[in-house]
Amino acid sequence: MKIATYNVNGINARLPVLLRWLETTAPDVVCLQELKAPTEKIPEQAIADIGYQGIWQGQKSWNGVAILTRNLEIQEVSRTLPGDEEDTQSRYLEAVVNNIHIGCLYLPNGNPAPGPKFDYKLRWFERFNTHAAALLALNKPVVLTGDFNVIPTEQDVYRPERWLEDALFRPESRSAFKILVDQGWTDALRKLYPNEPIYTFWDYFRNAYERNAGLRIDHFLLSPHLDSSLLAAGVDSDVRGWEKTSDHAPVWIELAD
DNA sequence: ATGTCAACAGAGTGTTGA
Repeated sequence: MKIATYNVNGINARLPVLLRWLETTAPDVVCLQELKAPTEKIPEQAIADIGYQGIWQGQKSWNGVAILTRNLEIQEVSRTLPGDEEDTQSRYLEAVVNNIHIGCLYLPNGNPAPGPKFDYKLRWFERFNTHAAALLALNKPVVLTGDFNVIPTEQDVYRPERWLEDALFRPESRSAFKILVDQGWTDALRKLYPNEPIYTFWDYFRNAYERNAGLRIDHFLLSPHLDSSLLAAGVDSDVRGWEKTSDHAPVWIELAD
């Protein structure tokens, strides 16, 4: 089974890119982030026309997440991240597909840091880590995927020294990610490619994609049950070079059935 | 400091967020 994640950066602005990518690569499950549209403005029909259906949690202007499947039943588990009743941002969806628990997340960016946005990021991260521990305790196959907005290590950024003050790379963000992984999760891309640069995001500024000045901020974390099922993983980086494309590229894993 | 996008309000371009 192939599972993909893609921060589309505006589902309506990127619709031709999204459809072309889905038709070309045909993942069984797709987690989307940054829809930037309320649920009623999500192009559900165009996506259904190429064989995908699923659950959406939209929001006007910002955020928004979705989990889509192709020929697979999807059972919704949650539309919010537990732990803060007052948090109304659409950043988390959870569903069960093929007996696998899938958490689709769009972790707050957090810039500028320090400041209230960075504080929100760190609070959200703590809530997420609490929830992730509860998912591990289920003792079931779990995949956590999406835009974590964290560069885990110096290996994951083209020039680490330029990102030291950024919310994506500050010690607090890296430390929260390490605490999460150390609960017992496997960083799927890094497991298969331990020693090479892997990027999932290239800024629109200064021809970052052409210079391969990228970051790795979109991740797949696997619960221990799935460790031995991981067959392959990759980044569809060519999509980042298409016209009217997102600043992120799709990331995918292939699991044994 | 800069740079590039998209959504929005509201009608031209500035603001916000990334």
